[in-house]
Amino acid sequence: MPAGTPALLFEVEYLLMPELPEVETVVRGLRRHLPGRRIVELRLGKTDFIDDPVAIGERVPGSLIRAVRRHGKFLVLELERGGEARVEELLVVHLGMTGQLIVVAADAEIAPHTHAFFTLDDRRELRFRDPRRFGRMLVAAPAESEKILGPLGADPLEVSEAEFRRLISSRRARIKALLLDQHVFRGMGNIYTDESLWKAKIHPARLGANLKLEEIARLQKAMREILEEAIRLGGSSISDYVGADGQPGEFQIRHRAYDREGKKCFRCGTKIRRMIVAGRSSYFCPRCQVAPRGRRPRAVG
DNA sequence: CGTTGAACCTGTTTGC
DNA sequence: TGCAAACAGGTTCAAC
Repeated sequence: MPAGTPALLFEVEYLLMPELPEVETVVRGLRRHLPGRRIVELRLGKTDFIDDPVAIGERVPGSLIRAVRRHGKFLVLELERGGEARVEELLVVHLGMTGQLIVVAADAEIAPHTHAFFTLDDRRELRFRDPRRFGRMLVAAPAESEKILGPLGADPLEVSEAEFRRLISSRRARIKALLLDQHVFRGMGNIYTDESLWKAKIHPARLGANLKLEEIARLQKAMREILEEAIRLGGSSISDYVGADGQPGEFQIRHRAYDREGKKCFRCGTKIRRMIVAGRSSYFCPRCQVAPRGRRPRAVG
């Protein structure tokens, strides 16, 4: 914000790396500002992250925002337009790796890589910013949105013990790959997967079907506790960003494994190692999280 | 089924 | 200092 600009009463910004707790944090923030507002205008910059830019341009302006919710890592804005012939639409947004949704005064300075501007009826704007443009945006009728939201797996915060066990013990893929697979559980990402596996003392390369019942139970509990704690702390943010309303997330100060290569395990003091599992950097304690037989951890870096 | 690597795109950090 | 390589919280696809 340029010097001299008066503080904006309702400004809210989020710069969070989007896994489930971060998306939940964004959703909760947007919920304080968007429901009841009407989108009066939509302007687009680059559109290669939008499924059908023309459809968005035609169907979103004039809509009333009824609700904001989360489905895995997707944000869903429930829209309604038309008077007599009421039409329900969903604006579905995925933040990808670097996406942000911010609500600012309509005349606020425009940050680089801001690609969508939803002008609201209260002189503010919902803006979508995404430097890497790995995000995704589309408008769809509720039934139509099932194509995208339907195949998603179980919510890790709500799944039953029996279902959780079945989803894991029926698979011979590595547990890390299973947790990252959005068709198995929706919302887990690289950070919280590593944190959960560390907490449950399970090596990321173990196969789902080889986990003992006790380990599976430990994992479910660890995932729930990690995710809930992260939500409580507003997610993990890795930047010095400070918002005008809403604090930056603080969970990263509690990371126990993620990005701690070479640092001491908080439980046993052994140095945290990094290896590639399921194509992703994976941090674990080689002592607490015993590698499966026949697979020596391959050091990286 | 499951794994790997590449691709999408830009910015930041690391290493020589 | 400077430049290039490595790396990044995600997802999808082809090839094996």
